[in-house]
Amino acid sequence: VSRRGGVVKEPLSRDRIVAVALASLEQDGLAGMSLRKIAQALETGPASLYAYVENLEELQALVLDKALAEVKTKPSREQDVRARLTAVLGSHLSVLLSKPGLAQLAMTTIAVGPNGLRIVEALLGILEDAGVDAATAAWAVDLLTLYTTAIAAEQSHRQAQEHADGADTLAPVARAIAAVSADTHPRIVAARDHLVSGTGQGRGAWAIEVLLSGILHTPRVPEPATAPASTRSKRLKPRPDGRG
Amino acid sequence: VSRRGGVVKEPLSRDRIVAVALASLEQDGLAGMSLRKIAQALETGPASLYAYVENLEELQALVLDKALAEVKTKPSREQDVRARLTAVLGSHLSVLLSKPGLAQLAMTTIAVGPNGLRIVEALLGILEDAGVDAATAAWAVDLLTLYTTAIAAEQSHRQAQEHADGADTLAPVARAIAAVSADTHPRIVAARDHLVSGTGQGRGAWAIEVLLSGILHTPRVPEPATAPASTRSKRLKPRPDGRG
DNA sequence: ACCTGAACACCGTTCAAGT
DNA sequence: ACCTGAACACCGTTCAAGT
Repeated sequence: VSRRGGVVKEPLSRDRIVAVALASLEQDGLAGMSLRKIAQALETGPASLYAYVENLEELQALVLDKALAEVKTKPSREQDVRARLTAVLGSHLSVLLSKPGLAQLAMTTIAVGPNGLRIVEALLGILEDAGVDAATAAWAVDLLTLYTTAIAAEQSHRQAQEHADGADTLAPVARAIAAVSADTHPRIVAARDHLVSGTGQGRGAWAIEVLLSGILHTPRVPEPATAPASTRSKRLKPRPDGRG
Repeated sequence: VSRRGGVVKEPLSRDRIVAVALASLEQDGLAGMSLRKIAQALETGPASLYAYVENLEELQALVLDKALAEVKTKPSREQDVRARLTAVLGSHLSVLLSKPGLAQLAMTTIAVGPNGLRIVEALLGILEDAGVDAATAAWAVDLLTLYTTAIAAEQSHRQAQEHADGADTLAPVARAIAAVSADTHPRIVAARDHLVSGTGQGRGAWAIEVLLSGILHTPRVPEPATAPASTRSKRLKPRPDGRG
């Protein structure tokens, strides 16, 4: 409200837009979050948002990073390496699972905002403490976060279906598996119950164990000859004398 | 062409629609594949497709499964377990990488068509040969395919960016990492080159090694008490005498 | 610089009407 | 049953015009 008494609209800002977008994501899921709806919630037209945000993709990246602010990356120093990794990854997983749509968003958007970087930095530090070399640690962080995201997305996909269809409808996965013939797919039929069992948290915890065991038991990453040319050229500049 | 000489349109069919949709996915990526464009390519209106396909989601599932037909699931029996797993997963990965858009589609669509089931059946069989128990094998297959898909999606995302922006523009990931300060994120700066190195095939191969090591070194999955109620109620019917 | 209405070029899906 | 034109209810983005 202005000093003259008229109702004054709070000015737009990147922060307000991102906050409203996150709320929209929480309520309507990824597909339900649109620039037009966000603009409407802010009582303006969709074109106004382009003064603060390049496009929808950038807005989505900002929303993801805001949500990742809740991930805890400072586990108590007393725990052993494994427990600390599990703590950070578990926090990541539970944040992604906490809001429907967030996991889907994380799947299609690469998290390179401040909070994404904070998580990567923390994981690299713990792996370093575990004695993993830098190259392996880098790939391992990618593997760990990718999988945490993927399992959250799969789980939230399932929840979304259940929510839409009602409680007693089986998810399409379960339905397909139930319809499989033992003649053609004996092992699927035998493992039927296991294939659809478990919660996101449960499967995530098990997967983290598997990944950690694997990383600690696997040979180092292959030599850096696989680096893309664009990266390598920055590092290995040709020597001026041509003997590079 | 009909017997009277007039040009007769080949009748629509599910197969034709799926084939055109796959071609459209290959050419324009996931975002560029639309029911309207597919209808146009088939010289009809978008409404016509609904006689053969429930909705876009079902069509996408059919397209994914058709593409997965190329995945080879019968590695030579002479190879050891590890080599056989690598062969199947490598084939899966390279098929997903072969067509831009396919990996993205696989990320948002759960593959439960005939080819998806064929792949799961094959992986379960190999893990069984490796001595992995049924419950662990089931979760492991999920982990393996999820990760193969995720790494393909990440890679194809990167390729799409490169294609759109031109060769010398760094991908947003690389740009963000290049801009990071050593004061706040020392480990990211130290691991900088490793974080962006490697090809989809290279990282995929390494990841498969990690996952296999992990699966073979990790304890069995927790007891089936974590199964969702809907599944359990089918298996454990209450006894008629009420003593169940 | 910030904000806007209106337009542009798209979407998936439904439905009444045709054959 | 299959096919269709037209409409409905949406999208993201651009642009000229305002302040």
